[in-house]
Amino acid sequence: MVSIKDVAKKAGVSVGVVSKAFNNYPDVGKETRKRIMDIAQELDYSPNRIARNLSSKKNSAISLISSGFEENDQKDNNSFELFKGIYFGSQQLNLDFSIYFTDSFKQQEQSYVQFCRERNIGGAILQGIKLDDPFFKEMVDTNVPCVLIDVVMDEPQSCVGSVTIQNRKATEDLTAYLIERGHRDIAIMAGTKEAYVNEERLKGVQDALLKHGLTFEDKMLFYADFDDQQAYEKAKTYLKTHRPTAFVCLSDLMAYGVMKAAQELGLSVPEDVSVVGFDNSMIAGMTTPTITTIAQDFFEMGRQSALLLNRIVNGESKENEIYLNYELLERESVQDFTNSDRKEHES
Amino acid sequence: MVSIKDVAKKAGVSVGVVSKAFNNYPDVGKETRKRIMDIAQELDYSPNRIARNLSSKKNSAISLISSGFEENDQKDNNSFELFKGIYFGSQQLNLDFSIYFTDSFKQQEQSYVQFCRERNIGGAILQGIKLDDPFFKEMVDTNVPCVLIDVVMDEPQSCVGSVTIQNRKATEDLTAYLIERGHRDIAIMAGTKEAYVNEERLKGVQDALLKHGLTFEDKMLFYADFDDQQAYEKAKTYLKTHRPTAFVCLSDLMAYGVMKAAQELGLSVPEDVSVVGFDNSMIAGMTTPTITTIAQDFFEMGRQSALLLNRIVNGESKENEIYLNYELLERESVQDFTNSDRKEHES
DNA sequence: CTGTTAGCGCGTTCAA
DNA sequence: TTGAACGCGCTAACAG
Repeated sequence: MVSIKDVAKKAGVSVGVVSKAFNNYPDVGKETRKRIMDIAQELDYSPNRIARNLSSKKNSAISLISSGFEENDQKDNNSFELFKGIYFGSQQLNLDFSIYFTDSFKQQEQSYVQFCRERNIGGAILQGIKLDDPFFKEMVDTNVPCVLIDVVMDEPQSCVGSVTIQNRKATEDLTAYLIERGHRDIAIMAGTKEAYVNEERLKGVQDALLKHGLTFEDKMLFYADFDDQQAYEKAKTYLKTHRPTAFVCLSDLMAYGVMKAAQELGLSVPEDVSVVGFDNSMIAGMTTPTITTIAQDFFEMGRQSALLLNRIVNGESKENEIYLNYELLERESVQDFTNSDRKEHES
Repeated sequence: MVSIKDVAKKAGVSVGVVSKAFNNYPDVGKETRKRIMDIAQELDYSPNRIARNLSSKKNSAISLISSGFEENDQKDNNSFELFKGIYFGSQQLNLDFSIYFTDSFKQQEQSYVQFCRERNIGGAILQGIKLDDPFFKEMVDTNVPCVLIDVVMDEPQSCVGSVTIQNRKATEDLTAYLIERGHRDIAIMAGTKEAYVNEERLKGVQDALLKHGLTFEDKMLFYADFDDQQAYEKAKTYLKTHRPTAFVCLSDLMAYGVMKAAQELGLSVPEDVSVVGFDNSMIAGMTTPTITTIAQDFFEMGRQSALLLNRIVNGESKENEIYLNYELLERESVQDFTNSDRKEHES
């Protein structure tokens, strides 16, 4: 392995100068620098980042700590998009990026700070963690810079940032969209009770309902753990005895489950029952009918997280909460009662 | 940051002993070892892997080098499964795992060996690369251990392994499945010409056709780049003037595209045209009808890759080519002409 | 069994 | 502008 010594020797200078040349120090002779660089190229040398980190004490590495990804994401590529976004963000910043998946089924999980310490990781992006996770608390206590995906802390911490969309506003828009099209009898397929996004999205639905003078009834609220199968089962049971005009589903996967239940019962979507989803997962555009949903850009979310984390690490962050744009994507799964032939005219 | 010195000092021993204690050297007093471990725990110390790697010169890290993932995988989570498999495999071996995504659109890509050298990476798993990739050649020339996903080299190299399924056999089975059910007029939706898996799968289709006395006609072969949209367009054009009884698609995504085309033309699947796919992507079970396909376990593929790579790195690999099992998954997208009511009876 | 020493490859003083 | 020396946190010889 060719090291800094080799190029120093060949260039007839000391290693210190080579190091400086590579780190853009100003006090290196122009002529010398060029010679060093040429020789480095010739020898196919590039500085070892491992050693560099160790020596400089600057940890130019960030990490994604992802919890509970196992359960749902097999059917979803949102996490992967997020992941890629983080990767590209860190590439952009020339940071090294490592990951740490942690799961409920793993018996002896390692503390997040320990994970970071062992690898000289300067900060982490946390996905899928719960706010009461003791390891997360340790991160905050130890002042390890964090960026949370889709979670916002009650009391802001200087070392903790958040990247998310306005989930509450998004479901309010989504529900209002249904109400404006004449829907009054709206059932809700929620995800996991404890999840932050679930709470937010649920509030949004409630907001819309109340604003339009409708009531939020517990009887019409179901929890399906963001899982299509569970959504399918709950919807099927419910639809056997009730006939809401629409389902607001807090994820596309669950929307798929609901549509399947409806269709198996001989109901057609959206004529007999409308369905809306959330996320714009890949499947949302592939089902029959395609699902009207809230589109969010997970890749961008990941990228922004990396950038924000880097700012926090460097103490140059002014605003620790980033809200990304979302978009209501109109597709085929909603019936418009107010003007059923408008669609025809418009297209 | 608490380092090895701190625990050495507190334990009243030298750093050497602490190091040995942590690396399970036999020549450490039982009593001393316990004291050291206790103090380490108390101080919340764990060895820094960065420094450890640097010092030991053992690079306990592997990497996934993934090329061209950008194009199709947005719609597919196979890559993510693979990725998770590799992660779990490396976890199992207590290796550090890093990734390197590279893309056609990235102008100045970094050489793979350089990437590895900078990070003390002992070997890499390569996905989506082409055999004539100069960077890959460099890896082989430099003797960097590699494991190829879904590609098998013509001439085996001691430092190169492969993990894949018998793609050729799989499509042969798949095509035979159609033929046995009375299909004779079979169109083929292939992926990308240059891709290794594409070639293999194509050969398999041909094998089945020839074995059953059918001919392989170029007129019925289409290339859609593993993309659903392209498959949709090609199928639509073709179906306007021809009526094959079945489409063999070399990926589920393309199968989806073909089904969509057929359905938009008023044909029903499988009554008017049967469709089979490949991969058992998540969508294969969610379309209407669900897609009969070849299921392969990408997670396991990733995990096996990590294990194999580790063996190659340590020079303990006997067999460098691993063929995983696949399974023909019967679902709803195929019409059985020979015995149309058998299904009823069986279920 | 334990302590000492010399690096690993590099960044960063401080002199020169 | 350059070189020598030290240290990052750790492992691995080699003494003792």
